[in-house]
Amino acid sequence: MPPRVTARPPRNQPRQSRSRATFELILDAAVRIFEREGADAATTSRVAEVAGVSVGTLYQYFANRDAILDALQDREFERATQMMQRVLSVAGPASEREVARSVVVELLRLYRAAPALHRILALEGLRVTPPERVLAFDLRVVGIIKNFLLLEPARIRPKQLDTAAFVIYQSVRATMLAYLLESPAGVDDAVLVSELTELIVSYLVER
Amino acid sequence: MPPRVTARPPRNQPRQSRSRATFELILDAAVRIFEREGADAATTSRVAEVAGVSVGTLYQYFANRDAILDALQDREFERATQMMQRVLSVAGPASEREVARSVVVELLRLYRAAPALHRILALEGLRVTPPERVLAFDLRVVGIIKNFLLLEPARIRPKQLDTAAFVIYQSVRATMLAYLLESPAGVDDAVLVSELTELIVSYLVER
Amino acid sequence: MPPRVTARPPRNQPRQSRSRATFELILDAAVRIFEREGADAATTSRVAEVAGVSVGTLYQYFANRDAILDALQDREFERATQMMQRVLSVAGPASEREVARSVVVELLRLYRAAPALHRILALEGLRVTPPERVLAFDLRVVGIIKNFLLLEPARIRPKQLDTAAFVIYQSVRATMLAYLLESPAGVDDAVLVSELTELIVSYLVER
Amino acid sequence: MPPRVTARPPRNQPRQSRSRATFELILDAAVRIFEREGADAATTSRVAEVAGVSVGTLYQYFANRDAILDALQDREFERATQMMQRVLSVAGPASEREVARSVVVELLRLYRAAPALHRILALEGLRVTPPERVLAFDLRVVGIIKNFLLLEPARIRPKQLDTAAFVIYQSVRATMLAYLLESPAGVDDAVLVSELTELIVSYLVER
DNA sequence: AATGAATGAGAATTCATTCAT
DNA sequence: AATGAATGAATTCTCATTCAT
Repeated sequence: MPPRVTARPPRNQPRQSRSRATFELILDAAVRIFEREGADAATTSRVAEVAGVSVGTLYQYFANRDAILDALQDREFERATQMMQRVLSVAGPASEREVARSVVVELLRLYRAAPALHRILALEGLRVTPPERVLAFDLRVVGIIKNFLLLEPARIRPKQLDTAAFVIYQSVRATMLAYLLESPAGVDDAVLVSELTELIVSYLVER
Repeated sequence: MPPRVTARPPRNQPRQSRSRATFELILDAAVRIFEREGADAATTSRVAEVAGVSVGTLYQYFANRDAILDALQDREFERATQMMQRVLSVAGPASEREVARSVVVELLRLYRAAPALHRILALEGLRVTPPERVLAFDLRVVGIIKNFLLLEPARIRPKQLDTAAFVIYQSVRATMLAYLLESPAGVDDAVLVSELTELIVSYLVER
Repeated sequence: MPPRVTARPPRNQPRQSRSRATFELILDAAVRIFEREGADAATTSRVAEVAGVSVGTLYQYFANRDAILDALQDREFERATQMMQRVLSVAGPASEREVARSVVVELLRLYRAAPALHRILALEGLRVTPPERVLAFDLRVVGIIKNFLLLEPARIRPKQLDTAAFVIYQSVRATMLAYLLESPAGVDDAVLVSELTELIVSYLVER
Repeated sequence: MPPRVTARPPRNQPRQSRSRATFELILDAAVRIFEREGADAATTSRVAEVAGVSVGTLYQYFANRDAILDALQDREFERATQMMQRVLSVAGPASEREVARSVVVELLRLYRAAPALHRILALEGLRVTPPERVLAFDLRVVGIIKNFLLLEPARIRPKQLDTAAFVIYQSVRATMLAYLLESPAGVDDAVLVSELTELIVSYLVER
């Protein structure tokens, strides 16, 4: 059995494969409910039911309800970081605009897989995830952006890269989420991607 | 007695002064709780208690719990719109950058008064407020931004002003709220204001 | 102002015409709500509203909610008694069957005017009306039936007329109520009236 | 766990013995409260309390308050049907009067166990129980009466047996309940039984 | 380890009744 | 007398969590 996940760490993820599988099963069940039945439907019993385990078992893996959200936050952090690393490392000789566009496209893919989840994480994440972990994630994002931009430092506008990364991350995330959740008239994927790309490039890169 | 506010219309705001006062008292209580105790603490009983009225009275003014959030949404819509109108009308011969900066500054003032509330509104607003009212607000914001930018149409970059307004509104709002709620290291009001101003100008105005 | 009606007597009805009118207005409002909106809708506020007076005024006439039901019980008792007296006194040289039929017809008219009310009276009447008043009504009914039957005592079957009157009153009332509320298939007014007439005659009159 | 009883179907009764016991425990508690404290006292909390379980458990067995009444209706339907079947099947070479008397006696026994409950069922039953189930019961009663009377069809008076069954069932039921709940002077069990027997026989059987 | 019945605190909401105006 | 805003006890129902099996 993996160590029980408390909202505040005991940090390590479960390692044994059987446990790990159940752990992921529960997270996936929660996500499925968020997306299909709404946040209110995600009671612990319902999550257990959809995961195909008993409530008792659920509580073997998660100290309490919030711990599920916390683990989901973590998983999304992880996915986003890996995605960025992958995209940026592959970049090669591409222009900033092309790289930025790729990140936007991949992030949209990530969010579209579970927009309701991401709304809930935005809404509840801060309450549920210890600030130091949010910070840790932020730092990784900043680091990755830095890494990318510093390749040609001459062309980067902002003095405070940390702040800029913060601004651009919040902007892209919120716009994407609002787009997925509100379906504003006259915006489609193509428009969104190009506008967000423009937002990033025009803000980050020296004109 | 003002007409009870339902989540879906009965639209008109209360008019008599005593009633109006109680109405606002309840809204203010809700905001205070959001800020100090978190969204979950804002039970109808607690709101009534903090407002210094009985639950019964609260329900005389609001059809249900969500109607409170709905009324808050409305109030903030109103405040934001008035602020923008004020700032932009006063603008006179200022540069785009100066006007943008003023809007950012004023919006920061508005949000700082109740950041938790604004995060809830940003993420829950759609659930409680009828989409047509959210849309009406969006259109007003877009209209105001348009009005401003069209003064010198040659210099505006985006083709689709509606989309641009959507993107920039979401971006500024989310960044500001994240700043207020997460207090990221190395960012202060001055930095935030200038970065957001830069974000707006570099995105909206032809380079 | 008429003396306030308590669930337990202060017995006398209001006498002044204005008061009396308001009193009846409130009773009628209650009945209208029972019939059109169901028993649950008959809150004191709604009754006052439909009656066109304020709750405060309602409480000037009725000590509490139950007092309204009590007064309605009384009014129906009165109407039923008067109806029976009228029908039986007019009887003249009619056969028992004809008289019984008339009573059934008139009672059906009375119940049909407010079936929901009569259901509620059957359900709540005993709780709300002091037993001595229920008894008093019963005695009047028995008296009337006696009066009628004693004209030709030879033909009456039962030894205990009180018991018989009780049995027949309960039977007719319940059947009529069930008919009006359940609309059982295959029964219409004509069938009901003739079957109830048959029930009365075959039970009461010596074969 | 037995399937939760909804006012509208999930029809099947609980089967496992422990569950079944709890289920019955709750029903019995409700009955006890109806009889001793009145219908209004039968709040879900009070029922749970008297049953010696928590409210939560009560709601594990009953979808809502009305479902309790619905289940009681069902149980009484069952008991009444079984009783009639038993009595009528045993009948043998008895006269109609003797059979009718037996039914009355047994019904009185049934009702005396819980007269308040039976009044509530008589008057509220339709509200909580789906009409098709009420109908199903009615049909069984009619069938049983038919069965009995058709032994010697020549002697049955009514043309419409369904209507007659409806009339006689309502009459006997109401009279019996009024007797149990109002204890009218001068009536005792013996008198009641013989009068109701007379009512049945004189109404149903050709004179 | 897994199960799921039982728990009970706590939430939203209603409505009879009062009383200051 | 009449008004109707305010009160708050009481009700239904939910759901995170526990623990005996």
